[in-house]
Amino acid sequence: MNALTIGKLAAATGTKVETVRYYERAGLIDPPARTDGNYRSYRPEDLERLRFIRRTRDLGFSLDEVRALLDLAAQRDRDCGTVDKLATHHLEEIDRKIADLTALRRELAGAIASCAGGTMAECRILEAFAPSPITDKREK
Amino acid sequence: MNALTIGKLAAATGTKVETVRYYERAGLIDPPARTDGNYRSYRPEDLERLRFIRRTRDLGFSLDEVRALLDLAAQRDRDCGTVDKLATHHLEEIDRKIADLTALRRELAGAIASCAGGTMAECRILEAFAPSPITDKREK
DNA sequence: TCTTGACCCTGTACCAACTACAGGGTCCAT
DNA sequence: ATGGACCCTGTAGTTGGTACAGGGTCAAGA
Repeated sequence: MNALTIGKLAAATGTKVETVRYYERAGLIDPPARTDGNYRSYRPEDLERLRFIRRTRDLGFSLDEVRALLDLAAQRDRDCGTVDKLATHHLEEIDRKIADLTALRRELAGAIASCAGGTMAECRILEAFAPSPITDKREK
Repeated sequence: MNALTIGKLAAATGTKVETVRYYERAGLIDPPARTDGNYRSYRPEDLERLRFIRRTRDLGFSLDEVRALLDLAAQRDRDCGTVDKLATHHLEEIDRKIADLTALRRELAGAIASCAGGTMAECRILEAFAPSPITDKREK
């Protein structure tokens, strides 16, 4: 009675319809019941599950990690240490990414700062990208 | 002569052989001359060009941007303002990525910090991932 | 009742930027 | 002459979706 079409489900979670079907194919959500006209028919629980998926995806977890998190969450009596471990590992990855980007930012900013205009031939930015001038593509 | 096989070229730039061939297909490097045995034969200039590609890729430029940079660098007499613009734009994107990751990091760290152990059923991390149906204002 | 338009269905192809084979051919040292 | 390291082409897989094409369904308005 409060069944949802795929369009409603998608809209309620800020997901595209194609993405919901993709998640079904990817095994993150179960194939739902169908109506007489072969439309997918979702229950409120499916909405919760999709919300969880979206949230964890937004936090940068991979689909594999989301799958693992969903599996873990289903085992209500087990210790939640595994979840903590997964989340902590992911946090470390984020930290690594931030560190990488920060280093890269510094390099690029340095190259840009060294540019004093002029022609390509004397461009400091290009120089920072290449130890010596780049060769043209070979002409036939 | 000082001609290079694809393997030497790849090794000299920290690239995989397949990636070099991919760059050729993608039009970043010209199809090189071939030996009698149909092996690709690279010149020192090709090494320079590949080095430039790797360096800019490492700095996070897309292949399209790298292509643009290479095209610009070839026009030695033109003003290098376009390069500056491209690089500055890329720097802004990096800043955006760092900001996004930092926000995300804070959220995730908060969720992890709230975990006090126990079972999945009472896991604060999972709770943080599953927003209640009532407070379902969607965040990005 | 008929029609229109919004929605839904499956299946396939496409994106970046590679990476990984499979099934061959070449080169060179022993 | 043989073995192993290298090279060749061509195709398919990766991640996380997105975009059609070519149809079917459904509810409302004329």
